[in-house]
Amino acid sequence: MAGNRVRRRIPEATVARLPVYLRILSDQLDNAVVTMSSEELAEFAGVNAAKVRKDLSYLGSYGTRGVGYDTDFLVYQIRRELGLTHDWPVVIVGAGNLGQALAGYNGFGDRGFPVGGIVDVDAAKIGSVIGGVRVRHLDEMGQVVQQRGISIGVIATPGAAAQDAADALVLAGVTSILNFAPSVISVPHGISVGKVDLAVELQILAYHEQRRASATSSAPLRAVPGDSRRGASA
Amino acid sequence: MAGNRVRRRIPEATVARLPVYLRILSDQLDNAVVTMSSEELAEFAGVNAAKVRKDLSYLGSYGTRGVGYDTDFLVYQIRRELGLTHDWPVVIVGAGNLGQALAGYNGFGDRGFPVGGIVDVDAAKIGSVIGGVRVRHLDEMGQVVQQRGISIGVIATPGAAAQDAADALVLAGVTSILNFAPSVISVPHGISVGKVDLAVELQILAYHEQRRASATSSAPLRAVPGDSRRGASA
DNA sequence: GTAGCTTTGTGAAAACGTGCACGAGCGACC
DNA sequence: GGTCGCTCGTGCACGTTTTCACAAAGCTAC
Repeated sequence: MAGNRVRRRIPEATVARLPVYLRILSDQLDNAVVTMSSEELAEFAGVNAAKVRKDLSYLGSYGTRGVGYDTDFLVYQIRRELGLTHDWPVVIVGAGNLGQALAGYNGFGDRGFPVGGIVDVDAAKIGSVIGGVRVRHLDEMGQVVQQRGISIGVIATPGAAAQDAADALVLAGVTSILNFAPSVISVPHGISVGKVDLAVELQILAYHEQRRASATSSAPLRAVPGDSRRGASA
Repeated sequence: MAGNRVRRRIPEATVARLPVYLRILSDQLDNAVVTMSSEELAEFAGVNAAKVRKDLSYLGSYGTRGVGYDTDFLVYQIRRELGLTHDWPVVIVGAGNLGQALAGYNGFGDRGFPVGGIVDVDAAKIGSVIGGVRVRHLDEMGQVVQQRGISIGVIATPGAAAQDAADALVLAGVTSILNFAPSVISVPHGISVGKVDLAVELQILAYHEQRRASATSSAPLRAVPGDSRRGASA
């Protein structure tokens, strides 16, 4: 009815898959592939074709029946929907082992998330330069965030310091946080939080291993959410 | 009816949360907390109390009504169910930036997943020692895996090499894979795969940021799945 | 042993996500 | 311009996950 002023709300599960489609489409675009069907895309992404179509339908009706999706156009549409039409500089909290690796990892800047700042509380680390960015004190974060218009923060501190880091990020004005520390952080309503926890991932795998080991007869286990199975070596 | 010979199958969503409860309980145990109610646990984990109870009920009836759960005992039960009663050595494929960070990251070994081997194909890296482990050639992986009884592999290669790494891992006898490379890998049926993709996580956050920005009036957005989702995924 | 308080464990309902199946629309070819 | 083959978009049914709500059960105090 009324206008479509209100943007379609996209299910979280779909949002989590769009980046995967995006990467596949981008790769194929580099190989001069002009159109892709939902079937092909599904094959590469390791999911069901109907799911691909349903996911893409949230963006609008951008496919052509009998043909497929225009690779270039779809890349554009997904990027637009995900808000990847411009860079999102990030600030990294914690210049330890992990923070350094993240800052030096090109996959960050390459994909539109340049490191706009790194902060720590350790005087020994402040002033050093990692991946071209100088490490500054946590207290200066507000300034860094303001200056560079940063709205995404990455927590790469030890678990015990994660909540403090989160509080500091929120105070500085950051509204999205990616937490690599092994602890659950709590933030005010309206702040988005993503979590990456190595130990959790490994423990999930351990469960599957253990299960496999105890059920000697059958070996029915399967992958973790959103992953592929399918044929052997490609 | 019949015997309960068949182990309760635990929902994947629950398996993903058990490690979180485990960490909270372990922390509280260190603080000499003897019992915890589902309400408290839920508070720390950032989830609903009923969900905590249902999750824990898959392990058995280990709570005491009117009191809560015995912290120590519950830690033991979760560890047992997840298969964390012994160490699970892992082999890391790729000794680049990320591989080095992972190998040097204590959170691995501390939590029962010691680095049992690191392999790469780059002659310049082979022989170097990272976190006390010598880097060996990819071709020697079968040997490494056999010798140390490794069943979990971690892929820390560039995206283009991820499928080869996965194939090599499977060939070597690894049955669970944690993939940090930014690409979808396909493996034979029966192999478990977990995925951690920085770019995907950031892009999900970008979506939320973008959404927040375009809907100036309301700011209803919230966190990502429990991963995650979880939330992730994560 | 009974009353009162607390918290578990779980059935049932609601919400969410997935996969099938099929109508609708497009291009190609004659 | 009609037919054929292909692929999208989506209604529907199914399975999984979350949430609610409440009886059952334990603890304390008297």
